[in-house]
Amino acid sequence: MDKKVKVRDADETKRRLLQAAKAEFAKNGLGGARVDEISERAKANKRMLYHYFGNKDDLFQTVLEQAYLDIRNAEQKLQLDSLEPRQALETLVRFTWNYYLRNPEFITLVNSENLHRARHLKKSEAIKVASRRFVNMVAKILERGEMSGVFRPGIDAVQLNITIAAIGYYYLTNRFTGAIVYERDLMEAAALEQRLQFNIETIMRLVCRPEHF
Amino acid sequence: MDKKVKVRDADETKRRLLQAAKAEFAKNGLGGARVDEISERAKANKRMLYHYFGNKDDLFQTVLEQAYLDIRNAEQKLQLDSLEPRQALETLVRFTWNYYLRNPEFITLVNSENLHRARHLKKSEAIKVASRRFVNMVAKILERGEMSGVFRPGIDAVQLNITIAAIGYYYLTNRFTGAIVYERDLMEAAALEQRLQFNIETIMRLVCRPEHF
Amino acid sequence: MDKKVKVRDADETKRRLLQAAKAEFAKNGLGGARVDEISERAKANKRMLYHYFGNKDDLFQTVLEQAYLDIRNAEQKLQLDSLEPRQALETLVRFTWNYYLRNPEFITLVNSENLHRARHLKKSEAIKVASRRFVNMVAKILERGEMSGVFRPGIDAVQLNITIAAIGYYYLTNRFTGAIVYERDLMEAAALEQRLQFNIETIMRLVCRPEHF
Amino acid sequence: MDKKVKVRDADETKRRLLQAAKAEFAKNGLGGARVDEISERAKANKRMLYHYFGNKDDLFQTVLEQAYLDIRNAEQKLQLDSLEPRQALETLVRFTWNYYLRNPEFITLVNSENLHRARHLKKSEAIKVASRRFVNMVAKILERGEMSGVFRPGIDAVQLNITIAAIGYYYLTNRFTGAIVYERDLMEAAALEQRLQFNIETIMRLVCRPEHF
DNA sequence: TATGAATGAGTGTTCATTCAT
DNA sequence: AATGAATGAACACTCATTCAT
Repeated sequence: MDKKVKVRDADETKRRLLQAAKAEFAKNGLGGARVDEISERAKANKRMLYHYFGNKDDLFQTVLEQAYLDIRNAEQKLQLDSLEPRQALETLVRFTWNYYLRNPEFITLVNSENLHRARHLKKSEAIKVASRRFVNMVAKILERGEMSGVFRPGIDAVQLNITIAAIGYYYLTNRFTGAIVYERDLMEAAALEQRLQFNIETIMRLVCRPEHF
Repeated sequence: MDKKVKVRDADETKRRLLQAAKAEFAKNGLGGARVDEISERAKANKRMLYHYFGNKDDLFQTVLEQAYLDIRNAEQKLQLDSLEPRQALETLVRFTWNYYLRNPEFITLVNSENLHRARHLKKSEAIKVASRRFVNMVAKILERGEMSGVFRPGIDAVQLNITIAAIGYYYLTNRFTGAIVYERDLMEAAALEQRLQFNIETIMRLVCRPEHF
Repeated sequence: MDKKVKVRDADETKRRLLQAAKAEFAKNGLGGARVDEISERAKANKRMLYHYFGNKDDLFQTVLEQAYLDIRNAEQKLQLDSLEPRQALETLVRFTWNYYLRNPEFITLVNSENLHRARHLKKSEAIKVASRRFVNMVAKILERGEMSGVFRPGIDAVQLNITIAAIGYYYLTNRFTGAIVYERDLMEAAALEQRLQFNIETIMRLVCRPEHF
Repeated sequence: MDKKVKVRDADETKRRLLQAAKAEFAKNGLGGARVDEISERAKANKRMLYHYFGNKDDLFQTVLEQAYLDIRNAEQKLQLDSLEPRQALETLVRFTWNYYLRNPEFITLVNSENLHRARHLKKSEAIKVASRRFVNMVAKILERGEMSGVFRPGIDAVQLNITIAAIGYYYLTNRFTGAIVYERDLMEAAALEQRLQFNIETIMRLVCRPEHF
């Protein structure tokens, strides 16, 4: 019994540390994040952080890896294969937008990782597997759409994926400078909805044959 | 002559410091940048940095402000008003892509500024003026294209601007994680050219009436 | 036992830091004191100083506060209430002189605090309480002496306190310039004894009715 | 003509530098004073400061020396020899108080010098001469008063001088901590007047025979 | 005489990490 | 498993002083 309790506590501590780390890394980047702040937020001893995760860098890697696996998992749950191509595409665009919107840490983590030239992600095999599955999923939609004549032929799945991500990601990651440059509150409800519609339109016009949008 | 040398020295030092700061901030972000590294790179005494720019934060603000003014200036030089709408739009897409490609510091600076919630940009009046002019420029192209019947009506200039930026910016800022996720070298010449073409296509299909692309 | 050692170590470090800080602040003032010197003298890591005391300013405040509480405590231990008024007054004059003489840091700390317009002392509630008790103590002696007819009536307790302090404090704080101006070694035993007698005489003649000194 | 103008300018610059230095040293002490601040306040080039005064330490010495000579000079102007002893003594007490009150820099300079163990004053021969004259002046008053029977015999001129200074100096130099300890505004007009009266009383009772105060 | 750019040693402070228990 | 004291290297920033003209 004692052992079980202890084990559960240990897992709890790990979980809290990861959650706190995610928040701190997202807020301040890898360099700006403070190990003290993380352990404090997690109500755990700083030593535990090192015990479970090695060091700050390894902790960041764990957080980042988990963040990528989370989104890839969520995408799989959309079951786009069971929708008709146009529907599947729009669903993906909506999902991507909403995921970024509701998980702003993901964006900051990815930005931080790119500032560090993806040196953490490189080490993760799991990410590569999940990524491949994701790209294939979109490729399959494109194939189906092309076959049925609703989509234009010859669209590159990778380019499409990048564009779907880009039009949501950029808007959100640059919302602070954007607010100044464009003199608008980019984050109010109406603006967000308008942007989603614009993004759907962008992708549909890009992918579908003219007679199908 | 004597006087000129003196004056030139001071200005030269300032210039070298700014250049070094830009490189260092771009490489490591605001938090990760090292003041020692900047002054060393500029072959200037650290004290001069504080003498001319106040402190690290103010230096970052100066660098960032200059970076924004530089791109806004370059855009104005395109003289899009003298081109026909389709041509003007494509020119803008190409320019934006190439500018990001050849000035990668700009992207990292903007990312860093957004991590800090645009607290430096907020203070700059010059940026606001230049931004307004930029948005108006694109709005005018849209207007002209709409009038002449090549562009669809009702396209929001801000949304279009954001999208043109997004599809280039995202690809380049996330080139390191992208290389892993998509298992491609995103930076080789062919890939870059392919991306540019894809972006032009994306924007043309978004903006032009079907019969005009 | 083990636990005790740990606890003792932390407290010991704090104690050593405070002691070293007191010496360094007394020797060089707040501005002139060196944090490195303090931690070195205390044989503690500099980081500990910040861990326990926040920063240099807060450390100074702690040292100063303790110094004030120490003298106020020592005064209370004199139990002047149990002595007859003349005896109590002389005891206080002697004590004040000897305390300044044996705790020269107190004087320098107070000087430093006044150079900084008492901005640290202002924050201390404990000092205010102790001060009030001290002033009341002297007021009570005056009252008793007045009632019994040995003291002149109408003497202000605050003015008296200030004078008792002044005639010792000034002599000692200005002992270096004083030695030059007066061409005497003000710190040799005979000189110190002479000054104490002079101070007792000054206060007695000020406070007592002529027939009682 | 040109030369004269230049000479006058040079003297002016020196004067302004000295004045600015006095203010800065008085405000922040020797260690806390900033050379930049001094030259800025004097609207002179920093290099001039070094040209005229050597370095910060030498500048402090000059300022301090001048401050001492100023007060010694002012004392001589009182012409106490032409007053009867009691009158002369009271005049001195009043003068000392008022001088400290109106020249608060003097006090801070002296405090600073004592923090540095009078290492600057030691070097000044002029101070020694002026000091001797000052002490003699008071000794003469004491002598005259003793001879005429109004003053008690055997009073040490040095001790008396120190006490006259002490009761004013201490009150003013410790006015910030004093305000907190005594819970009074020590600097309001009524308080200052009350203190002066108290000080006169203190000295008169100390020096005069009982039947003469 | 006057100037302002330049310097290097230092100053308080912060950080990720390890030690001792 | 968990804790909190301890560390040393690094960091942004400051200073009195000198150089070059």
